[in-house]
Amino acid sequence: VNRDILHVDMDAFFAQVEQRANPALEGRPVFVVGRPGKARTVVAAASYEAKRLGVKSGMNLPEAKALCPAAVLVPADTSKYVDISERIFQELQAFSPQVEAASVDEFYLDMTLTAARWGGPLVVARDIKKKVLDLFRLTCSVGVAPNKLLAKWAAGRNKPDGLTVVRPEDVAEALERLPVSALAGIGPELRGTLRTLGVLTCGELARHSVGELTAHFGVLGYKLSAMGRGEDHAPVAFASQEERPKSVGHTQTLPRDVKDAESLHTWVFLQAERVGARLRKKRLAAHTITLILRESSFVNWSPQKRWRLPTHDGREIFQRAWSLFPEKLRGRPLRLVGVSAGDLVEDRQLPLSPDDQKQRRLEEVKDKINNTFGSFTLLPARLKGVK
DNA sequence: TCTGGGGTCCTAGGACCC
DNA sequence: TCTGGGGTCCTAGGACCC
Repeated sequence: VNRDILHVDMDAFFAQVEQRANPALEGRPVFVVGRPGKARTVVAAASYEAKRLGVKSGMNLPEAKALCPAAVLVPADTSKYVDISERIFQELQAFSPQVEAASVDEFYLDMTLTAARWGGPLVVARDIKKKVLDLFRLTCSVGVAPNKLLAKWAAGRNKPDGLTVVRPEDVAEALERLPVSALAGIGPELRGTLRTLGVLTCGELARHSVGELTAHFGVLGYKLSAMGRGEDHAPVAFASQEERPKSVGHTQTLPRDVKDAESLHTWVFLQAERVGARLRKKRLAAHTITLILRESSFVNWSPQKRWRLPTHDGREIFQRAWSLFPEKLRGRPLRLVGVSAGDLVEDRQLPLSPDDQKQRRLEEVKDKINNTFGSFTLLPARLKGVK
């Protein structure tokens, strides 16, 4: 039941990539942000020079600047990070076929059957760190443990550039006084409810009555109890069974709250066009469309519907999304709009009417131009001046 | 000039079918 | 003069992650 699991966690990934790409940023505090200079923007990633001053991912810009006035703001270049992430993933496959990308900057490897060939999991961990540094000039932190839950926790213990091993015989003692929220999967809500039960640490969670946990959390109670003991049976996927994404979406916090239907229409249309373009690029189409809305009060809405015919056409996605707009919200100020496409299928066999086929060829030409010259070089007339 | 944007997973309840 | 139970699909929405 104990495996040799490695968690590879890139250190301040976006910020580090930007520092390597621009020597002027080396050694300086860097904020990678979505839209520099715009209202309502947050820090997507902070370099360690800024993190040491207390800046965290997700922090709003005024707060982050107050902590670190010297920071250099760099706009996020997501496709660059995705590209490097994919190349790291390729390199990791040399160590084990059982390697999984948990996010753009995190990977799990199951070395149970393969570590011996390389001299054991600790040697593998060192080799991986060296390889990532040599090939990409990037540091990462690695955790070695009997399962994914503990490997992820271990990787976070000595950041940046860390290497932490958790042996099975040390688990109980290591978790005894650990706050429950130190484990991935226990966020603010669960932590709060657990506190009302008198459970603050993993040790207390492990000893708590499973009956009471399931009474409060349902089936999640069993999982929480296991987490308190540091148990986790989730397998690491194989690189060969790479799955198609489950959803593709775009949301945007608007420069200022919007309540008139005309502007709203335009903003939702922009998100729908973005989603359509990405679906077509991936050769996917969606059965389910979700309209995502956030009121200025931060109340969220996400009406969704499944259609029998999948689509990847921006206009059609917009029509479907717009049809979901809740009556109750008409005229109420909204701060965020988004469109998400789910229930995805490959688009090869999309049934198309002759009109659709003409439209499809037009879209393909448009996509080609946009893919070559940048997104939204060509876009519907109604979006002019919006983006 | 408070609180981003990309996702995954899970639960619950109702409709519907057998 | 009485309405079970299992399976699946659909939708809403929350929690959590980086």
